[in-house]
Amino acid sequence: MSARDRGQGGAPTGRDPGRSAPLTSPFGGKGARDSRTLILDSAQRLFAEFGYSATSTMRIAEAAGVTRTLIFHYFPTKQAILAALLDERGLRDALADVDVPQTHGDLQAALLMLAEQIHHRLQLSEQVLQIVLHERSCQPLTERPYVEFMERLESLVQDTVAETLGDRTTKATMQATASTFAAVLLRDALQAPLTGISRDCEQSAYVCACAAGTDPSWTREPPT
Amino acid sequence: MSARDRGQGGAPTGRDPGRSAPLTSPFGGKGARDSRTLILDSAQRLFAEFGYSATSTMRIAEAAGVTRTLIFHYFPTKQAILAALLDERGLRDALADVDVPQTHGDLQAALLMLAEQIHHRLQLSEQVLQIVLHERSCQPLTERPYVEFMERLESLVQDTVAETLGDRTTKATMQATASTFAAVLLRDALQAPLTGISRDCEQSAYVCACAAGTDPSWTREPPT
DNA sequence: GTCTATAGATGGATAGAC
DNA sequence: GTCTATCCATCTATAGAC
Repeated sequence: MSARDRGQGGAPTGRDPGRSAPLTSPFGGKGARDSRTLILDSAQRLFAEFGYSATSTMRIAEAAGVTRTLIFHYFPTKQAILAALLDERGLRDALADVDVPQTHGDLQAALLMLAEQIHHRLQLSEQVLQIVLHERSCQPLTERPYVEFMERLESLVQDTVAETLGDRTTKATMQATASTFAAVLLRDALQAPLTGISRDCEQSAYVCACAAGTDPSWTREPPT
Repeated sequence: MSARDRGQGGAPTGRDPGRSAPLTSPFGGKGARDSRTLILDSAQRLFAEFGYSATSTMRIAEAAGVTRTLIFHYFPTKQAILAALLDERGLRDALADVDVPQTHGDLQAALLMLAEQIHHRLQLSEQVLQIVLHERSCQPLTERPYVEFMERLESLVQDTVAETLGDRTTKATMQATASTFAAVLLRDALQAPLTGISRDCEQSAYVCACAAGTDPSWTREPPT
């Protein structure tokens, strides 16, 4: 009910996947391949907004401007639509080309640069991200994408911390710092839409930098 | 359509509206323990596991050992079941009686004590918590409980930081610390089941304590 | 490739007997 | 308070014409 249908059309047709079916092929050839894309576009948007179970194939067809039977021509079942969505527009590639920032010791800056990259990437996969986070543990298909996403997120933060701090602090401190910042990134991802660096992210980057820069002898050791 | 006008007896069925009878079965079978409670129990469990939309009233009835029509005797609609669940077993009371820890300056210990309390409370409302976190932004009914839960979580952390650190650090540092630890608590809550203090929680408590104990002049100021 | 028509099942919800 | 029987809407999926 909340208006979250912004952006991310992704369709080469450039049409709002709402209504008014473009029955004509944009490139003069057979307009076959476009219907499948339109169906996936609509399913992606509706699944993200209302959830998988609450979205019927009828609504997908209406939003895509095609008939229901055409959906079952391209996808054997409704689950296959979700599977295709996760397979073709999944999160696996979204965070694939993130660079580990090089700041020569400035952890706060490094974490912010990392967060900026991640936010930018996730904006392009915002709807799929919402689907995965929502349907995890209910739809078995989304379970592995969710786990892989979380592992990738943690891995990126750990690499960033290790690259930035090197051997200037203990391994336990690096692990604690990375775990903490990953939690903040997850919270940001949960609260769509992702519009750049959040205030929470900035503050936590500062907190992590302070903790990592602290001499471990200053207080007790971090839990291992 | 035939066996419809069989009998005509207009049974008044004037019963005492007071529910004085406990209706407990002497053999403990399905018997008549409060059916309404059984329905709510089943709905709570199924909603948490499969989601609201994917759970039909038929499955709720089967799990509760009653007929589907009995559900509609107690609840006018399926949504009303969810509403009753949120109203009678909601998260509002779950975190109501959490004490702000008193550690006289030990932030790491204070955050851990707070986390322990929160985990313990949320264990008792684990299924409702899953429902709220899962259905938020899809089911309008869960939107407010979700927001209130998040605000309560943040508020508790802020109070704990303020109580522990007092005026020994800047307001900006306290805010940054609280925001960071709240994110870790949220991640823990997302990953049910909640079995006591997580390793992430311990590590982040250390990180927050280090950052809060750091002299602000040591590095740049935290974002405000 | 796309449509019309429909099957087959299940969904939520109601009426009324006991 | 609980059940039997039923209605109507909607859902997934299939068959077959063009």
